[in-house]
Amino acid sequence: MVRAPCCEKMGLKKGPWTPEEDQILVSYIQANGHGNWRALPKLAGLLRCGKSCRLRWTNYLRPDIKRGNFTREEEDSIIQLHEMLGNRWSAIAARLPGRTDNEIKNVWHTHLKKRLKNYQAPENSKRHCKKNIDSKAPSTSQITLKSSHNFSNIKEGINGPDPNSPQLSSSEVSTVTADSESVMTMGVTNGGDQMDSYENFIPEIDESFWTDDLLSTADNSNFDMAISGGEELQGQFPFYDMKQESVELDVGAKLEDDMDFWYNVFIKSGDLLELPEF
DNA sequence: AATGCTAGCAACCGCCATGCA
DNA sequence: ATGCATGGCGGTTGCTAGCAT
Repeated sequence: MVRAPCCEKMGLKKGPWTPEEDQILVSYIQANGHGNWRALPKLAGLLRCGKSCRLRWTNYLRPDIKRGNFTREEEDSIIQLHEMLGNRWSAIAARLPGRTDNEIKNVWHTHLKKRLKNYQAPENSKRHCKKNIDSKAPSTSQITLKSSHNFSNIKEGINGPDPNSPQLSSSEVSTVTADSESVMTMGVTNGGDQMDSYENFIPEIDESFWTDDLLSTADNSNFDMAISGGEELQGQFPFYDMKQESVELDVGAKLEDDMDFWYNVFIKSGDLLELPEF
């Protein structure tokens, strides 16, 4: 197919729209509808290509567009929708009335991506995170950590119920460490507690945590929790639904026999929940 | 005050899907 | 079935304002 000449070669204008051009476009569409975009600029008396007119209208001049900063709720929705839909900006925009795909895309690239990347566990949690640099992990063929509401379940998930497990109070921190260097931390609330805001919940993950081995052996369905740390993982792991009221963690990784992988669980109070070797 | 840097955003580009003749 | 026109989408670019030095 022969590509139509670009606007410039046709002697058409490019670049920012002037208020006068906006006015002409709005007036024309209000009076006649947009119909055929390609024919529109000529009919309206604009020295623009149809594509440029369509973009200007859909992204800026449409009367139903909501201008102004995104609210926190909108940003949260974008994050969640992006986890569900990936970079399908138009699909995300369809779920956010008054917002355009272009706008959402811009917000994602300029604010939200950065925000996710920079999230850290709350200070009171981080205080109790440790790197167990000197420990040496036992080799194992599989580790599966499961928790529902309560980190004591993590221990139970591996070793069965432990009557000596401390009762967890308001929130806990888990640390998963690979290769003795990288660390992932996460804050959780007890079951049923609503998050104040999800800054308190986004895991902090060192980039080095995501070793190639770990990534290549992680079972997608078992890694719901591990997701939001690295933007490079977007789409590869589902984003944890941090807004759901009932916090249910599902953290796990299937590991090769020769992988060196170990973990500890720390409780907010500072007590170390010792996990026996396995 | 001048310069450089950066973030934010509007607009463009190129590709793809769809509908129609 | 094919070719073409058009619309739509996502990635990218480049301008501008604001801030730092």
